[in-house]
Amino acid sequence: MSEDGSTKGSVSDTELEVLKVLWEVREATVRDLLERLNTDGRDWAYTTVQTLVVRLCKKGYVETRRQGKAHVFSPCVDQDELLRFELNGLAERVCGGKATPLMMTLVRGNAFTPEELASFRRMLDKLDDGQSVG
Amino acid sequence: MSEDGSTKGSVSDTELEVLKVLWEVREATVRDLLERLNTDGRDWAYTTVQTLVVRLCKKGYVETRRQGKAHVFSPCVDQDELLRFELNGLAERVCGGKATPLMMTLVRGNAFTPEELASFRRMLDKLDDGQSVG
DNA sequence: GTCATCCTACGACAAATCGTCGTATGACAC
DNA sequence: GTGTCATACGACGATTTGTCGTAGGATGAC
Repeated sequence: MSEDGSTKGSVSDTELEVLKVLWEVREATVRDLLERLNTDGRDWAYTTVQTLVVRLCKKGYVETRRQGKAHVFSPCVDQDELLRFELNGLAERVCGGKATPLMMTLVRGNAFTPEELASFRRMLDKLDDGQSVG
Repeated sequence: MSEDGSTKGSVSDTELEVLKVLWEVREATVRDLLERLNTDGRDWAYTTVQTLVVRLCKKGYVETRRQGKAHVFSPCVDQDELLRFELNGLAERVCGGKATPLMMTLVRGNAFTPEELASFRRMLDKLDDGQSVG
């Protein structure tokens, strides 16, 4: 059901914590992740982190390569792609696949700064006469 | 954690089916819902629907009043509010609460029609000089 | 050579959620 | 006084989530 053979199920809260660290550091071993994560009171066991990152692999959000004896993990989905998945899922579930209601709700429901509004407008301009937005 | 004392957890797929019917018909008994839902091959038991709508009540998306012997259920959250919840949750989970990345991803990742783009622009205009968008 | 160390592979397990009913019970209708 | 209908309550297997434990292989220190 996914272009790379993995399942691409949803990301749980703890899995997301791990993924966020991977977005920061680009790649890491289990031990790297453990050290990055075990701050501010958290005290996960090594195997907890291992389980989480392996689950992320199986779900298709992280890939791994061997480096000598150890595994090095790196995200194969960035924040933007994750957002795209989630937003598409939300549109699918709630709005029959239409993304417009999400836009409306977002703009209506959030107090964006004038700068943000301006940048949205610029993006709309680019979409009007360029089609691709970098 | 919710303004009306209910838990406001997440809505499951089947619960959402029920909620959608309630959005359509504004209010309904369990039997009404059952009849509306048991089409296109589905064949839920009465108590299945009952369970789902009661769960929606406990989660705070539906309210109920007695009408004689029976209960009449009606949504107390419309599609827009549900979207707001979900979008806020997504922003919270993934983007540290910022909604801007969601906007960017939505605009970038969807092929909106010129009409839709125009309506987004109108909304931005209203936000600029009105603050409240009806 | 063997002992501690580090990593992996695999599985476990309780709690929560989800999808789907069954049953017991009470009221009303004829 | 027997059905019909609605409710309240609970159950139950499957799946997901959060959190490890253990067994076992490689590796370097001594």
